[in-house]
Amino acid sequence: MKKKTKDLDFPRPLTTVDLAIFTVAEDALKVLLVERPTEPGEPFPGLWALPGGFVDVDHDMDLEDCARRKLVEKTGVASLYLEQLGSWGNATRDPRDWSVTHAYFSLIAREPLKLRAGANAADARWFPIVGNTVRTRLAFDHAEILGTALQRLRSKVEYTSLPAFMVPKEFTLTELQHAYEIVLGRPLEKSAFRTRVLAAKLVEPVNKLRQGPNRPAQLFRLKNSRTPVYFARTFNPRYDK
Amino acid sequence: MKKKTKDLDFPRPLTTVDLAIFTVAEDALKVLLVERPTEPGEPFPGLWALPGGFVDVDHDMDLEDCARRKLVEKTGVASLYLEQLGSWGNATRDPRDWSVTHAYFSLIAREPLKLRAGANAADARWFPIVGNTVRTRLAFDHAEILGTALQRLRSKVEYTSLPAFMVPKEFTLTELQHAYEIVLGRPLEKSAFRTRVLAAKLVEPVNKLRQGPNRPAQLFRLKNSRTPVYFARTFNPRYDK
DNA sequence: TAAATAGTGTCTCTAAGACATTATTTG
DNA sequence: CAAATAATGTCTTAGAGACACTATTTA
Repeated sequence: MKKKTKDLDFPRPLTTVDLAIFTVAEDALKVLLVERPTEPGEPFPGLWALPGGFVDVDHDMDLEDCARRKLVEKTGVASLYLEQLGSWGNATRDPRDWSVTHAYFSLIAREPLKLRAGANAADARWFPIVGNTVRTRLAFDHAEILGTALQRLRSKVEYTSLPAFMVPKEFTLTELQHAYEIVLGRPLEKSAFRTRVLAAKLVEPVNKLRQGPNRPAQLFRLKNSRTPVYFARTFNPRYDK
Repeated sequence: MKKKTKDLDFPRPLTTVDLAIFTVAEDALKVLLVERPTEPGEPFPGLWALPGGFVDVDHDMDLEDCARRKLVEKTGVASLYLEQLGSWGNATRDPRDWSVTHAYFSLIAREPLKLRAGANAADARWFPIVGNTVRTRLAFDHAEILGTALQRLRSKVEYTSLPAFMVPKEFTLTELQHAYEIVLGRPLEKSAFRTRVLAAKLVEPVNKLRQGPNRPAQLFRLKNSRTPVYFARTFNPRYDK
């Protein structure tokens, strides 16, 4: 701990980090939740919550560092996509004290993926998104945070390549389109979709085909797997006069 | 203060709120800065900084509340546009301790506007944006925060009505276009601009004209002065093959 | 050959880009 | 009248929407 001058001697809020980790699997958008511990003194025992925990001032270099650590702890994968969602802080969200959480937003491809509950959670599980939330009551203000995360995800998917982060490393254009449609909840037009994705140079073909009971499909991979692509237009802009 | 259970007894970061307040004036985009106090123990004495300060756990209901309070303290205006920009937290940004700031992003029209320095600042002043920053060294990591704010502003201006919040209550379409051009740093095509703004039902005419040494211009006001409009396309998408 | 999905082509439509033209005021 | 800016019109173009059509595999 560093030296403190006298005037810093006032109450400070609790500081935590929470993660909204999304994936697409079994034709649904899913979010990763963990079960709150039931030890005495723990708030919201037994309820499901976004994975997260306290910032460890002595070990975390910075907030994003802390978020990445928790992401790996929970999923075992280093997500390609992690962005800050926002912070929620007020006097009542945690019954223990004035608290602030820094919510992060992550997209992962659900490939091997062995879920680990980790220190502060009894169990971890994928919950399908229904409407703007999940079919279970969430701890803290996590329903609100999840709602904001979904809003952000859906609005960004309209003009970015975000779904490409929720798909296996090699994928067909139809599979990518399907990921878009699941997140957006509406069908997209095939030929326009392909033209756009190829024109954006978002993907490049690999020398492999996906076999099936029909014509095999060209497999692609992301050209730049780090940063998303921003399109100049949204999909299907409603021409509502 | 609420009761604390024993396991909450670990070091907590300092928690602050900072504001990037922008306006358009004298053909330039400007940001509001305050001068750091020079009392002993204060970090970065005499340097310019984004206005902000510690979260007051006993008086602030929540973070946004705290941001609004500081905004009014500094500018005397309740901005129509305030959004969260993000949070910056690490061990080194404040020499006093591990600290987290919650940065907010605000747009105001520079009408009457009497700047007030307020408690923790010797002086407050508008600085023109040059490139991605201002022509003075900033305290803390505020140069980075300002850079992120500018990035967010410029990218959002491509597909939203944000500049409408930096223009007086009544304005001509040319004035609005001018605000766009100042933020974006490039000229827009007049006829396309007008068609888009009118088609979006963003503005409505008031029964007044702006007089000048030429043909007078129709004055408009925002139709919904609370929420910005999102366009389905960006301005001038670069057709770079 | 039928079934199934991959992939392309055609025609229309919306809105932007470029730029010219008309409109309305003051001096 | 000239000067100046407001406001609109014309023609072209990029890319989406709708939907048909062709291609290539397995059973």
